[in-house]
Amino acid sequence: MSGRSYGQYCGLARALDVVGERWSLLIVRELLVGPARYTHLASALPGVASNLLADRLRGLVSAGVVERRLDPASNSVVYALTLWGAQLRETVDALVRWSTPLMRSGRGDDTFRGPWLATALRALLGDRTSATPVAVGLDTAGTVMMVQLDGTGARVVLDPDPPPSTVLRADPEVVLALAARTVNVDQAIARGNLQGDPQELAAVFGAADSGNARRPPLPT
Amino acid sequence: MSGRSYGQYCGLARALDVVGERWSLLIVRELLVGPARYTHLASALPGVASNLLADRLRGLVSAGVVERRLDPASNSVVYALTLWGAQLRETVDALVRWSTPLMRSGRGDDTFRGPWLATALRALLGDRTSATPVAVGLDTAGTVMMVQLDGTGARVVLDPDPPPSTVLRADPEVVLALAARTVNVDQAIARGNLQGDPQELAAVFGAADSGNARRPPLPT
DNA sequence: CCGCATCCTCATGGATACTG
DNA sequence: CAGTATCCATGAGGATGCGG
Repeated sequence: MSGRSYGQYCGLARALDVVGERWSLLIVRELLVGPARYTHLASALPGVASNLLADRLRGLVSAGVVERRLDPASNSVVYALTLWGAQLRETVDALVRWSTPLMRSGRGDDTFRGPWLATALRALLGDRTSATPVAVGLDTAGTVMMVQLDGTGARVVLDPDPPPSTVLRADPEVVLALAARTVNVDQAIARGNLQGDPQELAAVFGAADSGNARRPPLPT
Repeated sequence: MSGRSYGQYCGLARALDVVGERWSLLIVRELLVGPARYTHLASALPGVASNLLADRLRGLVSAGVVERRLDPASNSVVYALTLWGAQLRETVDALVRWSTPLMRSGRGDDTFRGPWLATALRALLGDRTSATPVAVGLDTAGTVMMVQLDGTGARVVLDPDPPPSTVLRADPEVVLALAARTVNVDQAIARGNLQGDPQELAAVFGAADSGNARRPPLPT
């Protein structure tokens, strides 16, 4: 809203008038994990300027995407998605699924945070997230990060000593590639890119042959 | 890519690095209808500056979203979506569905073009577009605009004298509202907002059982 | 005509500093 | 903690030009 409108009576254009500006959808992504404070958003979105974050939040609030709440207990400001704003999960998931070819090149110098991977896994695995929690252990920068997937969502917990039998260790790239079905699970195990109980691997990523006809094919 | 990167190893951020800049997704929307020339895009996107359109097209081409073809017959440049770019339909559709609350306020001073409505109808109706072509007549500015929906897509034709039995006449807002299931079809007929064969109305907006569940193939 | 490139103005974004 | 204020760099928008 603070930016220029496209001035088109078209759903896409009007949607982009609201969430099309820089940082807006990334703010939504953070709030899709749960309500968050201003400072948490600022640190979760490296590189965002404080005035821009304030601007975008104001715009999203006035558009009805985000709610600004006052937590009386802690006497602090908390931002949360409205019901309508939470429906942007469809859009975010679609973009995440579309982005898989861009993720195969690896991290490079980009920053990485656990919740982003949780968001990606949720978008990519979809209904294959089993009802019983499954933990995916990611060894990033020496810290084992566990992504717990269950029917309601995914969250990241740090566990210095997780039970080995319930943890699969892999680089984020490998997990994303697996989720996108670009790498065969058996091949990944054979190459040592993925370690864990084969049965659990199958539980998370599914049998090599089943259940992914819904997913679009990958481009070149 | 011409803009600044978010520098995050996150699917959403990388996707927005490619298609998150201003006008990019609107260009994709136009190309989702079919391949188009530079001048057609310029006129279909009112308000875009020529250098910006060229910039965005260059970026989309180098990112692998759009192909720049040379039509030897007409000796002209034609832009078309790649296979990967065409998969942005999921994202566009998600945003269009999300935008329905923004469309209820009506056109206002915004410009309106028929293909935008076709895109919206396709996103909103989804599998309910029947296999046999159905025409929706839109009375805009005195001209009856027919949106033909079939299994492969939707296109707009101008017909000064369409056969009344196959045409439903309604304002764009009403059609969108109907598609979003915010208005009862019977109520709309009773109020005179929608005219046409009740059986055809039911075929377009009604039962969800008769359509083809197959997702349309990708555009050329 | 078509497919852009250049020029210029001004709104927007980014980084830092600062405040109630 | 939750933002403003400020300054500068960058990108958007509009007009025009130009070669094919």
